[in-house]
Amino acid sequence: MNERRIPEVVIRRLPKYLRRLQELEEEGVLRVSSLQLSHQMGLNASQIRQDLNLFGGFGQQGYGYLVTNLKESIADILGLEQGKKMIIIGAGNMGISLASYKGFIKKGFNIVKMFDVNPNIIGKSYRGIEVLAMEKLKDYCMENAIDVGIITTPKEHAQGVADILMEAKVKGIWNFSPADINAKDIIVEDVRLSDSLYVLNYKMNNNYID
Amino acid sequence: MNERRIPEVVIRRLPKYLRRLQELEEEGVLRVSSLQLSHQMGLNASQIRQDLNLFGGFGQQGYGYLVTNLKESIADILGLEQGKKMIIIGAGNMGISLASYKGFIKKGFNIVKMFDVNPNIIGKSYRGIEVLAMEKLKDYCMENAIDVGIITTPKEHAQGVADILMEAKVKGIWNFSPADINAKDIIVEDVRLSDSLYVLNYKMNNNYID
DNA sequence: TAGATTGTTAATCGATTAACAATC
DNA sequence: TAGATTGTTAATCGATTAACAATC
Repeated sequence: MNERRIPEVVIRRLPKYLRRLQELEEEGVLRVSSLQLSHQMGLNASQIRQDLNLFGGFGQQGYGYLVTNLKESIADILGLEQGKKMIIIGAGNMGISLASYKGFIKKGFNIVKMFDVNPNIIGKSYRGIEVLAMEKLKDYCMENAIDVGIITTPKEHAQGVADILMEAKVKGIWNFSPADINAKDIIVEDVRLSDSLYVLNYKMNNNYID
Repeated sequence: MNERRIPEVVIRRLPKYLRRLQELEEEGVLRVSSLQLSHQMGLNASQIRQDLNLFGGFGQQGYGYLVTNLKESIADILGLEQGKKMIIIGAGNMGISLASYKGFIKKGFNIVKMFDVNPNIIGKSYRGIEVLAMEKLKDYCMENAIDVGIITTPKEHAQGVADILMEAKVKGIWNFSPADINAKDIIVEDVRLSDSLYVLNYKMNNNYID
């Protein structure tokens, strides 16, 4: 689909650029050079220019980049503010915690329903988001063109939920369970909290300073 | 401290190896070869052997690796089950969600207190973990030799909290806030949920299948 | 114009993969 | 022993960094 595939490492740097540019904009800074950004972000200036030029020429020679302009370009590349519909499967603490986060809405990510197997919470609402029974998951996704399923169930149920989401033609899975999900024709993004903690622990034990 | 520094990418693969080995052990599998692991994990067999050999020779030529043995070696390398003391700063939904997760305790990570600025919740307990006033943070950390501070406060307070944690000689920060933390003499591991969602969104929009 | 900084090509560095001798 | 698979060196690949001509 793209002339040349963008390396994954570059994609993962885009949100970081976006964040820095947002902050610069809030500070009222109008323009910024790759060298300035490199100092602020701890990256190499060449790398920043290389990264940005994979998506097009956003800068001006001898001048730098316009902060707001570049910020909006990156938000565009990431496809923010397009209005994505998301559901949460597993209305436990993590699910409710994600449902409460206001930052997602601001960027066009709307959590529209939650699903759970526990009859005690089915029908309840958290932060204005209703919990439906798991049996309704597939039909609901198909009827409402859900874009993303957020899996916050226990490990044992993750694959089963993912299978339903795939059948219902959901486009992406944001997986908070420790399970490795077997998927086809769907993008899976894993959030492995334990892995992150283990890496922190390793670095602490081994005095691993960058 | 190490003869040769272990690349960060390798460290981040260790939890993945651990997880696969744990599953194999649960299935009653006694031995496994790098080739089998490579198929199961979607990695290259050479890479697996290279990774493991950075830490020592865990295998046997012509035979492979003993599952339990290798699993325990990797858990050792990661420093699990050593009994680390952690606190949560910010007793909001995310904080409580992390406090509820049983998986950490099993690996020796104990959450011993929470801290917050909200007078309505100071003194309360969630999952048996008491919430103390923010003013007590520094003294508590020093008196109780806290290893890890988990920051789940809003962005604006993250740096202030990190500064206190550093003064109190905490060894690691697990940062759930979107703020970039300025740190010295302390290991910071960031969990950037928004970044992860943005990457998922990009991949969905661009049909980015690995 | 002179100075600055991009866009882009070339060089370097590091990580991944291949190959194979060592050895169980 | 013969077969299998590791440990490890060498080759390849890709990402990062340096360099500089283009140009604002």
